[in-house]
Amino acid sequence: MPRRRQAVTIKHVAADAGVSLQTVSRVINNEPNVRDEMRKRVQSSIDKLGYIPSIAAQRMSGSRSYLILALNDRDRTIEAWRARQGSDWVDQMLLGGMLKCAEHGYRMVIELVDTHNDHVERELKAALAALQPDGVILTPPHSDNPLITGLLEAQHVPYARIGSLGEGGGIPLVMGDEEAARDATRRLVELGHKRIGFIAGSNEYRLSEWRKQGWRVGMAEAGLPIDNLCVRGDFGYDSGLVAARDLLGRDPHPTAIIASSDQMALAARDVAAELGIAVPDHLSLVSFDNTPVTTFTSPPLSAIDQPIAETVSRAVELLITAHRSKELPQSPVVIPAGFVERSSIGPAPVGA
Amino acid sequence: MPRRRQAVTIKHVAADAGVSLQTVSRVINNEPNVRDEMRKRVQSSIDKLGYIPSIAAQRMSGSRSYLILALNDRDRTIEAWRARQGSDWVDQMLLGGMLKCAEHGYRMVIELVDTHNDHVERELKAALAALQPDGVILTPPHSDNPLITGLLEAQHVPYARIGSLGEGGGIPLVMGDEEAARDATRRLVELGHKRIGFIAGSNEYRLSEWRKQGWRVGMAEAGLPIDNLCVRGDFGYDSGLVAARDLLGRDPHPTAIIASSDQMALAARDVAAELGIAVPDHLSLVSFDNTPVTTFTSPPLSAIDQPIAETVSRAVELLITAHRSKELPQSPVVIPAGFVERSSIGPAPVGA
DNA sequence: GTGAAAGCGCTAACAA
DNA sequence: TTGTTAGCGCTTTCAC
Repeated sequence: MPRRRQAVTIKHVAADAGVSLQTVSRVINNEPNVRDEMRKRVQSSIDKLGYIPSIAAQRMSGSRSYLILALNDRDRTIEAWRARQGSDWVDQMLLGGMLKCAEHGYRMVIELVDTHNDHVERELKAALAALQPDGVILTPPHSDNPLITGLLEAQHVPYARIGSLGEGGGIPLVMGDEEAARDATRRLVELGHKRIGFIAGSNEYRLSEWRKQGWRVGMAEAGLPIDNLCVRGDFGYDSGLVAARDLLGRDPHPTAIIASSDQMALAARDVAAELGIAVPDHLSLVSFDNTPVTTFTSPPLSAIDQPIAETVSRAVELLITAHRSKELPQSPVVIPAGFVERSSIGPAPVGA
Repeated sequence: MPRRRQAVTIKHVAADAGVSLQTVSRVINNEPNVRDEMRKRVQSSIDKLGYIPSIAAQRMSGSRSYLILALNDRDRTIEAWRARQGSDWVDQMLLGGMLKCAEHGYRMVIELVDTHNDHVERELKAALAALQPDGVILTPPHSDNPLITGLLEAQHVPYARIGSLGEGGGIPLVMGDEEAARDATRRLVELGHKRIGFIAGSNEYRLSEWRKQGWRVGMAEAGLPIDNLCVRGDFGYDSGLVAARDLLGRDPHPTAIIASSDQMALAARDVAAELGIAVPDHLSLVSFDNTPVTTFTSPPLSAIDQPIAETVSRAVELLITAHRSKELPQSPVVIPAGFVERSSIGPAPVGA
């Protein structure tokens, strides 16, 4: 392997433009104190030579690394990739994050980190030391892991917390889970439903509670009883089966169910089929996440759309601008969720 | 922003172990000429202090960057992310690539590059200059873009070419497209099918031809005529509609169709439904790619499984070891595709 | 087998 | 407004 060196360095540009390294550096970084004429001269040398600064060198000399680190839960992510059930969480993160990074000359690097493990700290420290990212994006359940936020805080690395209220630092961003659940409930009420069941997600995620709360509020607004219409799952298909068997095994069973994930909604659909309950004629079904699978099932699922791409995009933006202005949002940035109505919901069955 | 410095550097380790920087460097990089005892002493200092080398510094001083760059087609990738049709190509790349990278202390960075555009070269040069990756993974259709391979060749950056035969350099890896298409054809023949239609993919991808060739061979082996049973699409759903209308509009229509992508197979299913042709009773359907959607449609699609994760994993491995041994595979590395049989295929209708 | 010195490409701090 | 100097953390080269 021949020692690979930078083809065009700041020196070449400086020589070509007949200025000092510093002036070139100022131009690259859009810093003040450069005459316009000078700036143009340098820029034209840059363009002519096709000069691109080495981010390694930039990082070395103590400035930015132009790297944003996105932290995801290792087990869950790998499991999702292996299972191939069409969850496109990572894709949507990339869509929002990479493109926004690219706009600013940054890159996004994904890192998988264990949640439960003792070596979260070691792993994260290693990633920070190796990469020295300018910002870190935390996704649930990392967003509320004090080991992680504490470390980031201690190392003074700016970080965004998706799905967190942000107590104790960082930029909190939430996706309007409660409002979305409430609106979905309202919509079902509008369709005449009175017994609306809810399948909650894992307690490990705070958004599970928010979603449930939205349903609760929606029901209360309509003056409908909640009774024991809420059953807890863990977002996975199997837990959805158990929850749906519980809800649909009752007499009378709920005429509508909101599931906190698409997989649990699918499970509910399958249980309904098992029991001869037609969707949407006898049971309306709404799910959370709106992963691709919702459009391919029969019937297609009405789903609350998590605006992942937009949220990550905002997070990246805030992280990058955090370098200049220090004005960071203290109260959570709310990216509202959408609702995609498909044929899995309909009017409540008459007489129910 | 306080100037963020490395917490623990090679100096700290050297001081702690009472050796020179050089010796520590040798230990980190597993180089020879260090006594075992010395190595242990240094290693224990490293562990004690939790030292992790900065990849920026490593790159600066002319060694590796510990970065592998994965190049994907910009338009197609963004389009796929936006459409949310469950293609998990990127996820599978990450699954194979990231994990293998992690094993070796590398990271994978995804970069989107235009294919058709004039500035492929500028974009790629910029990415190489900024990141200085130790290796590049090319995916179709970049794998056979001479502008790209030429540039990589000129810059002496090791690169892998997925879905390419590798004329002109780089490490070629293919996913057994021809064999897979042939085997699928054989399976359909086995089920009694005689008129097996084929929907080809875009000519821009070489694997389109390989897939078609496999079908051709399979048909020839069985002594079946090909006639005009092959129609070309572009992998997308809409092109599948056109192709399927053509094939299924004939009298007699094919009793089986192999589509070169899941989306085109879905289109064929929809056209069949439109025409009242039952799947699999009157039409057997096989697709390529085996993206998640295949399991959620009704009926679930039999599909040839592209071993993307495994292929990218192999590519990363070859790229990383390319640094030590210079023995790179010249003839294409073949990762065989799988075949997942689901209920979209069945015996040929009697009398057909 | 080990260490000392030079330098990678860039920016911070300071000087002019 | 511009230039000079001194590193950043590491590996290379070469001396011992």
